[in-house]
Amino acid sequence: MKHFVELQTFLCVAELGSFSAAARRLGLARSTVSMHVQTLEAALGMALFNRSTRHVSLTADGERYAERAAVLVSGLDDLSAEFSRRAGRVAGHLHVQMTESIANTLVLPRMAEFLRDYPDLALRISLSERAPDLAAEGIDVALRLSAAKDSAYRYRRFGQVSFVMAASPAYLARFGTPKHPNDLLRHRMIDFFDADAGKPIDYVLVKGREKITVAADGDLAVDNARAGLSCALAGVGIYEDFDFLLRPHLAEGKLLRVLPDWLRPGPAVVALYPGGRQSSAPVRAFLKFLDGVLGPALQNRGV
Amino acid sequence: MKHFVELQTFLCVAELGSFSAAARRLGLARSTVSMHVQTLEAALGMALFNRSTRHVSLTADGERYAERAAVLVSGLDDLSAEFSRRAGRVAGHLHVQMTESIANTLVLPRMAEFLRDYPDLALRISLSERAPDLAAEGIDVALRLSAAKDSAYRYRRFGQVSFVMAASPAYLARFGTPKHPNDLLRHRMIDFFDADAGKPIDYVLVKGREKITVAADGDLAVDNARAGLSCALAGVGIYEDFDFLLRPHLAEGKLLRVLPDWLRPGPAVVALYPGGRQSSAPVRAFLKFLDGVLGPALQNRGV
DNA sequence: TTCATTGTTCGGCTGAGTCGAACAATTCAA
DNA sequence: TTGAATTGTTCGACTCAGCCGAACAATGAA
Repeated sequence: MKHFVELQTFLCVAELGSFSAAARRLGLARSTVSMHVQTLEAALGMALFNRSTRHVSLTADGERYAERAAVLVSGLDDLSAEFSRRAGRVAGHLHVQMTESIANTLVLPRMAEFLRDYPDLALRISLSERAPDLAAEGIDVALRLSAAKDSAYRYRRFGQVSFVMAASPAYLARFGTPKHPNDLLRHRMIDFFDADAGKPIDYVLVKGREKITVAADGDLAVDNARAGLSCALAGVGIYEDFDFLLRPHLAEGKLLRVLPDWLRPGPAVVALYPGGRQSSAPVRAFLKFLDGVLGPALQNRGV
Repeated sequence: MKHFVELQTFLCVAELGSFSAAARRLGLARSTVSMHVQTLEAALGMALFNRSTRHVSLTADGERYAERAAVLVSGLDDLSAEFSRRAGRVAGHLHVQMTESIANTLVLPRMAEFLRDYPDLALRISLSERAPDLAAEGIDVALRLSAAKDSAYRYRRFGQVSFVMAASPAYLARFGTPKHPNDLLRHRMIDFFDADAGKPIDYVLVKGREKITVAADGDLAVDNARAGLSCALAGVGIYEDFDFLLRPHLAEGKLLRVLPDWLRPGPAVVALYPGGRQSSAPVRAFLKFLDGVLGPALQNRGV
């Protein structure tokens, strides 16, 4: 399909029944309009207009050609107009991915607000711990903790989580409340070990410029946050995890915070999204929503 | 619908899944392909591809856009291909116009050959004495006697008709056969008068360089060829008309030619057709057919 | 690691496509 | 009938939209 410009000119002439009028509407010189039509006629190998110097009328061929071409061209016009119009709207499909813990504690509880604001948006939420290949899986936004920086994606940092320690009131009543990190050595710690590393993770506690490392002895260790939490709630010992995970239980009084002045800085909450020049409106809207949700929930927002 | 070239490039990239491959197929530089896609994305205000530097995949938006645009673009391709293909073929519609006398005597008797040669052609034949406005009435070819030259149309001259004189055998047996134009004064002439002029037309007879004019007395005059012919066949008198009109009756012996050495040169048979740069294949075919039909039938072909 | 390939950016260049004037033909108004 | 205005066409000259090609960073294969 060469000669598309010529085709448009032809259709304009056909509609207006005049080369001059078409030239005016299209903002072209009459000579250009004349040339366009001639080029198209030469390409098709048939006359499209009967020109009698003063009056122009479509050939039988030209009439049929114009009729069918007009449908297709206006179809293209409509298509582009439709997509341009929709470009700014928050509608269509949005596929987001995040870890289960983030979803359950930070995002899903307030997701209703987002859905209410954008009723035309079909939302799909994938929960998975592993880092996704956004392009391959068709994911628009992935929310993760401290994602490895990947230049193929753009990312937005919402703030940093912290590790906090807590234990059940019953445990503390029985074994006492630690006043200083060193006291932890005398407590039953619910350690966490990474399935890959195999070795329990030591405790690092920070207070201002002070930084104390307490070795995890591994007497009791879990590789799953839910398991650790259950133990802590059951009064087995002192458990450290992300603040946002423990917060509900702290609020309900089922757990009490231990060493509240000390904390370990955790990873940042980061949203990854495709790195094109322009993000889609749904993506922009979702990132804005996350700002509103995660901003208050996370300490140490930044950069 | 600006950005049609860009759209084509986009569709090619979408189909091949690669900017480089599209560039090769389209014969463009990779940079051009990249630019085209970017331009289109900017125009639509949305990303069409997820580019991960090594792998390219369509956005959800891009997929829908490509799907719908591909239909329309290939529709245009097919349309143009169809018309180009048909351009050379003698098919479609052909609207010809001619006078009744030419039609009945010269053209229609052999029209079957033309229709047999071009079975895909829908032919429409208008019979009318008046000169048509080809463009206004959608007539492709008009066959006329000595048409006034009109620069808006192209015309082809097929040859010249002559006036000949004839009478029935019965008339000649009773009143004798003229040997010289001057003898006509003593005969019953079936004069012809033009409805406009009102006055019977004098007889002009030519034989080599000799030219004799015989006045029409108007004792018996008709303004209609059929009426004149009927009179002649009925033995009323001597009648002059176009050779091709009288020829069948001469051949059957119902009329005998009078003064066979003398004749009056008549008008040329001319085909008018729209003056565009290129005539349609049906028009060309019909003109060629007329050549074959009128060439032998007319004397004094020329110019 | 090296090597080939991908998509992108940028500067320079050129020819495709535009304009405008001149022209012939025609219509409209006077 | 005459003149003015308008139509579609031709042609020459110009210019800038669009292309290329080189350089670059990122990536995957060997």
